[in-house]
Amino acid sequence: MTDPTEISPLTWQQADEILSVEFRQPGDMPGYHWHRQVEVNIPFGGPVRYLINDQQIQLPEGHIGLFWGVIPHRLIECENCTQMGVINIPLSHFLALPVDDLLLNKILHGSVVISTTKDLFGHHEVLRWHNDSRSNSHGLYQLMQEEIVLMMKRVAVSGWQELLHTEPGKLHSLRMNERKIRYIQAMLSFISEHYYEAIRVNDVAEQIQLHPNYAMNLFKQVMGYSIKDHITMMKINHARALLAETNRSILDISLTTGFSAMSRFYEAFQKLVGITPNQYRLTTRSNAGVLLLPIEKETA
DNA sequence: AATGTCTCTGACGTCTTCGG
DNA sequence: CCGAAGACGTCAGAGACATT
Repeated sequence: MTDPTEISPLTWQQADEILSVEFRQPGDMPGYHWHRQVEVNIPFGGPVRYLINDQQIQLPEGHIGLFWGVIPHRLIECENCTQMGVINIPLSHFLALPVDDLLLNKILHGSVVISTTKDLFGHHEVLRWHNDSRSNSHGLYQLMQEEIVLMMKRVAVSGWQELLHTEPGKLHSLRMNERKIRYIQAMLSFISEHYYEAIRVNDVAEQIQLHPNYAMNLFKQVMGYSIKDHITMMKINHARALLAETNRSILDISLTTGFSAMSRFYEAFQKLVGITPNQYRLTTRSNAGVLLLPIEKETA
């Protein structure tokens, strides 16, 4: 079997363009991982605690928590939590959600958001979605999709708050047609599959047959940062996962994640994370010693 | 003590990106 | 489309630590 640290964690997840609903037990939570969907979590029986963006986040029982999965995250504590609903929403679905731009922008800029109201959706509903997502019925799958959209609308309308605050930068209007959403999704997919190669903005634009200037503007308009910034962010996120989960040398990690020069890696890492790679490794290890529970690593 | 390895920084010329 | 700004690649080397 391929060592999961040898490849991008983004490739671990199959069919990640499909909206999926999982129902996990406390002992069945993956280690430090990341993916390109927006993750929605609902703990039942007790709160759960996460490390997201190197900060501890507690999601209270029955509340709906959501964040963009490209940020490395892991569950560190599952106090009395009997089960947790995990809904993975592909970015193309997420961008098309009929909710206010502020909520979408917060998620796209790395915030962790929770519903202020408890028990908006119960265990039985998540279980039904889980069963629907596994059935072969197109009709049931459609219904599940529509109900999850309604869930997101309810979160947006009934109230939400940020658990992990990030600088939102300029807020961008995300109201756009389906074709633009497909372009953004295609660019994100291409980048997530090739970020560790020497790809340029032109390659991304060429892949979806758009003029580079148009692709760059569209991306910035929607995401709020440039294509180049996103490529770098993907590399650094991969590096963070490898630094936290493996003992591979920093030189090795910098090359694996697509940096051609150590100096560039250190520069980008410090700019995005604020500390050096080794400091980051030591910090995550010291956190792990105090906080981390022995959780099985995701092998799928 | 000498040597090797790893981490990290800086200088400098070239290239790419992005805003106007 | 163009020019300025920023990012990049390459190279050199310092400092800490481990090994011989």
